[in-house]
This record gives sequence, structure tokens and C-alpha cells, in this order.
Amino acid sequence: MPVVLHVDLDQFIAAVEVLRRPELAGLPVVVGGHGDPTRRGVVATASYAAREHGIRSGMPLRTAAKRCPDAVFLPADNPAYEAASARVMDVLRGLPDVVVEVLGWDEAFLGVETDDAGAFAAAVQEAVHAATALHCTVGIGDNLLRAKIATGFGKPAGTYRLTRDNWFAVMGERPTRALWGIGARTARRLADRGLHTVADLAAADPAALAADLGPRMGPYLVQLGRGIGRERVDGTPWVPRSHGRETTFPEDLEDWADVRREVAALARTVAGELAGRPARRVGVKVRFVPFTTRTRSATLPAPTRDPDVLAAAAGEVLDRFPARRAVRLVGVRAEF
DNA sequence: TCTGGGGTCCTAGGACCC
DNA sequence: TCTGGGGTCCTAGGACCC
Repeated sequence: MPVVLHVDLDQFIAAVEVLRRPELAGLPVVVGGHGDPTRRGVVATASYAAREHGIRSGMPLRTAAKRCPDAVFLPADNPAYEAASARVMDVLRGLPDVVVEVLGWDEAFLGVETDDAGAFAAAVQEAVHAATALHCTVGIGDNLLRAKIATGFGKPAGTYRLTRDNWFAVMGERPTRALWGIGARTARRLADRGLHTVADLAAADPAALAADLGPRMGPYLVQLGRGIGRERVDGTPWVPRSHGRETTFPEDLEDWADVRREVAALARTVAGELAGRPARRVGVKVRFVPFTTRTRSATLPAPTRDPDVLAAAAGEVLDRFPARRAVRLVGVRAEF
């Protein structure tokens, strides 16, 4: 029978760092930003030892340092993680008769035909560990949604099965926030309508939610509550929709001329990373002090890969921003 | 708690056209 | 005179995920 597996590497970024620095094994390791907790930045990944001190992904490095002053802070080394990720994905693609859909550096869905999903999941874990020394958790499901959520119950280094047969027993009384695709904001909007649990959401009227939350979003959320989702893993290579760069400055920029210079520089960097695909639109993001974020964008007269053209276009978009308070971040994004 | 950087998709209003 | 309806593109912002 067709089975969906969700493979998720355990504390991936921290694990990659420990592999090349074995003396860090078992220590609280925090990776993120420039590796300096006195500078602006957030936690990308914390090792399990660091998590025991209450350190979580997305937390400011400053806060992490307060919770665990003895933690080892390391800068993010994206090329190293990309290389490790590529090795893992190659292992997955090398498994017999499996379709692989990559979801991120440390995650992938596997579509496979098997009558013993548990044994297959164990084989996946062994193959990944043998080739990379990395541990992973495997969620087993009858669709992508259930496989993905199952992984959370199998951590670390285990497996878990979530299907139509145990969906409501496992998930029914949990908050809607436990669903993949429902964040804090949507959970609150649902709670305002009396929908607190997964079972509440599953029993809601799709048409009523459509009127409140949008024609696609409303019905989609009810499906989420029922554990219904895509069943077919799609192995076709991903084609990026956009590519961008953004920078948070160590000190806020007070002078708009500096902002202009940074936008131009980012636009040239982005142009150099387009990999042959011309940009059709360009977007500029500005985060003003204290934290108000605004975006502007424009369709280009003609698609371009030219750094000068992209930089000029980004500059024109920047000119359309009204307020000129101090700036803590700028970003430039090219859309294809 | 004083909040990174890289993305994706959805929504809604207005422009514009037939 | 003062107004239909559908389709598509553009744009800004929101929400979410890793």
C-alpha cells in the first residue's frame, strides 16, 4: 500500500556542528547569527542540552545567553549545512523505489509502496546514519499532513504513525495550533469563533469559515482539522519563485543615503545570484525602528539579470517609501 | 524576550479591458 | 445617463514555515 514518510533530521544544524567539533557533544550548543550573543541575532538551532535551559529557535541570542551563559555560541555556516543536507537527500534518493520531495535543509517527504512502513522507516534511519552519522525521526502517515505531524511524536530518533484510524484519538483534543499551517494568529482567530481544538475545527462549517477567513483558507482549515491533505509525494525538482537578501544592521541607519547605498549593494548581490533566471519584479523591504516593516515592489519594464538595472530599479522602489525614520533592516527580493 | 534570514502562498482592492 | 459583470494583472500586507 502507498505510504508517506516524513524524514526530519534531529537538531540538524547543531548536529552538523558537533560532527566537525566532537568535543561539543552533549554540551549546550546554540547556533545563530554571528555567534556573538551581544549582537543582534536569533537562535537557528539549539542542541538538546541547550533546550533543557529553555532555549528555543527564534529566540534572541541575548536571551539565550541569559538563560544559559555557559552555552557554546556558534555563527551560522549555511554552506556547511547545505552540503550536509545534500548528502542526506542523496541517501534518500538512493533508496529503492522511493519518491523524494525535499521540504528544507533538514526535511523531506518520501513516497513509497510498502506493507511494512515501520521496517522501511527503520531502514531509512539506518541508511542516513550510516552515510552521514546524523540521526533522524521518521513520521509515517497516509498523507503528507499526517506524516509531518507524526514526526513530532517520534522525536528524537524514533518513529510514529498517524493515519485516519488514530487521527482523532491522537489529535482531537489538542489545540488547533498543533496543526501544520496554523500559527498563533490563526489559532486566535479560530478561538474567537469558539474553535479551540482540532475536533472543533474538524466539525466546523467550511462555508462559514470561508466567509470569515477567505474562500480558500476557510475550507482548507477545516480539512486540516480532519487530517485531510495531499496523498501524493511530488518528486519533480523545485523551481524557486523568488530570491532575495536582507540585512539587519548592527546599529540602526539614521542617514537615508546609507539606506540607499545598502539597497543598491543588496540588489547587485541578488543579481549575481539569479543563476541565469531574469528577474521580472523587484521588491524592497524596510524595517524601521522600532520594528515596523514595510514593503514596496514593482514589475520591471523588461526581465533583467543586469546588476546595474536591478540596482536602479530597487532604488526607484525605495524612493516610494514615505517615512524616513531610522532603519534597522533592508532587503531586496527578485521575483521570477 | 526587544525580536535573523530565507522563502511560500493567500487575500483584497484597484486598475484596466472587453 | 451614472451604470453590469467577468477576467486578469498589479501591488501591499499578512501569515506561516524552517
